[in-house]
Amino acid sequence: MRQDSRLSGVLHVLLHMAEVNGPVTSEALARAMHTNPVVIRRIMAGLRDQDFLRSDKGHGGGWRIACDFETLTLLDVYKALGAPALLAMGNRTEAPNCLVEQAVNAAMNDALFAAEAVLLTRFGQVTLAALSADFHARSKQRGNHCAFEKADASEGNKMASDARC
Amino acid sequence: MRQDSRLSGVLHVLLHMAEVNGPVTSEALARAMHTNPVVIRRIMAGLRDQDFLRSDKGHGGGWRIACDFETLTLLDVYKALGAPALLAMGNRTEAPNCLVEQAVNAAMNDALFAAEAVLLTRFGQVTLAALSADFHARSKQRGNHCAFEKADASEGNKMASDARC
DNA sequence: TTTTATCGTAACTTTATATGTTACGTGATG
DNA sequence: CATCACGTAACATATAAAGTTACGATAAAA
Repeated sequence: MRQDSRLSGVLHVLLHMAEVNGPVTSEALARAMHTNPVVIRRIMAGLRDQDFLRSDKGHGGGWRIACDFETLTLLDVYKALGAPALLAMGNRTEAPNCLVEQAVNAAMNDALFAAEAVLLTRFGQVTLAALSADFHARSKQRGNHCAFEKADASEGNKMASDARC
Repeated sequence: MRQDSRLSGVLHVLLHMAEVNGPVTSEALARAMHTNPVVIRRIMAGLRDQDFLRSDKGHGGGWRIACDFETLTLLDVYKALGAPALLAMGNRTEAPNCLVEQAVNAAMNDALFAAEAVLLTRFGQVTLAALSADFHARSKQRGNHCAFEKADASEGNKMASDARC
């Protein structure tokens, strides 16, 4: 199977949104991410359900951040996505009768759970604020970045919806 | 993607083979594993190329172990499989221009690489002998196990090919 | 030498899942 | 009431593992 890039994608969206005043539509986000509005809505739905985001219908609607970047971590975002599988490998059979397979599973699970734990721990240690700060540091160093962040949707600025990333 | 169970599968095969005198055919292994002989040959091919296993064609042919269980680790087996992807998550884009995405990737990669390293380290710490010993311990504790291990292929014993697991 | 057993491998099918797309319903704004 | 924007079902596409079929090559046995 292809690798799951939803966490990566939703983080990208969140950081962009943090740079914009006012709501951003799924369509504008989709253009920036080179994807489809429905994909955007799909990966954002869980975060809305957790009240990390807010979405409004109709004229002037779109997505807004409704969480505190200082406290929200990648782990929270990951969980809001529905905590999809982290590992690409697994056991052939979960509760096998065969003692050989039980021994194999035990050894594999030790390693797999340890790796999962590391991943989740790390996710829990990175706040969205830290990510955003890293972005700003990179931005300062390079001196420029894509148009998206400069847009101000609240003033009807069309850059937001036209921005590429 | 479904989860990749090749490592789990090939370990299962190896441990079973260790209990049998003489060669075991792909067909017998496939029956024990409830799968297809071609699948068996597929997951074993890499180990043969590394001289961890030997396969012989024709009458009396089949698979034999050609490695030292005391020194071979899960990591060696994993590598012989072609070192397939360990993680189910990844970055949307590998070398993005967007600074936001660069920041996201950096944070994700930190966590992802750390998890991979843990997994590979653990794999490197488990020998096939340790796995086999664990199986024997379980076997002793339970007092019985599936018919496969008791078979002796070298004496034309049909149990090996008929065994279920 | 012919038959049989067995692997090697290509090609195809099946299945699962993420991603992409279309269509249409709902609600909010002007 | 026209338009904008989300919500979501349904369908299409892409990718990769697993399963299957077919056939060629090789080695032992009859």
